[in-house]
Amino acid sequence: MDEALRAVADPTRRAILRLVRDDELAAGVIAGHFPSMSRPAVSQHLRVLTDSGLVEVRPDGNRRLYRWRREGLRDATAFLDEMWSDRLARLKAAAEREEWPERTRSERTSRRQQRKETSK
Amino acid sequence: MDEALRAVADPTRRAILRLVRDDELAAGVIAGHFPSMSRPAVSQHLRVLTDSGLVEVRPDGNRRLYRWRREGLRDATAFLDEMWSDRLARLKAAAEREEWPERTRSERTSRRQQRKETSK
DNA sequence: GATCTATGTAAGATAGTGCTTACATACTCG
DNA sequence: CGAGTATGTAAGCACTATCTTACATAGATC
Repeated sequence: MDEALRAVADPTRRAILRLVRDDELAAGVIAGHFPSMSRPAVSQHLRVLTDSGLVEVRPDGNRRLYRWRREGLRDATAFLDEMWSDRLARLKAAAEREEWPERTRSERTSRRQQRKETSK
Repeated sequence: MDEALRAVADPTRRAILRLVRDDELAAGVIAGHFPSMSRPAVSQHLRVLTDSGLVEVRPDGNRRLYRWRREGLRDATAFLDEMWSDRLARLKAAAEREEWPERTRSERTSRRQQRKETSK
């Protein structure tokens, strides 16, 4: 997951991902979209994307066709979902699992340590 | 956006974000959650998170209280949403904006250049 | 005001990224 | 087979990240 997020933190790689989101494109075609950068540089970005599981490759004769691999973004998406999910939903989900959310412990702890200003 | 994604690519920083998602915590309290790491290291992570807009700080007497800043994850979330949105939705959205999706141009181009095998 | 507590910053070691150019590999086609 | 085409890899360089330890600063407290 760290790898996927790190990979996606680069604008060139995000652009590549958009390119191969719906279409299967050859490395050269992809490189053609980045005239300001050498072809090997793009090739290396493709390697990062492959290694982090964000794209998959398929040989096609002379060429190598790249395509987005959905599974690669699951964990990253899950993290963001977790961040956005509202507190109530998190508590509810935890209750349904019959466990107590990790966060709650620190809640109690911090409340004890906090001063007047921090209790909104 | 690059900064936010890069910041979130680090597991320590993700853990910090989860800690300050709902609660406002002092730097020391946060550092206390990472016994394997020196306090300055955590402080530096907090700086990265602040600089990338993912958290906001508030002085409270002696301490500094950190809290998640929602706005900081908007762009990153938007990118993932874009990736997950289905092709049809993208085409429709583009049509409503009376424009032609950027992707479509490369579709035509690549189709011309592709061979038999690539036309699934 | 002296001292304690909470926190940030500086300096430096080590490792990792992202380019570039030069080179290697391998399929294709006449 | 031999030239051409598509693509990856190696080496090297500048820059950036992430730790650590030592130090600086500032509010709190007695």
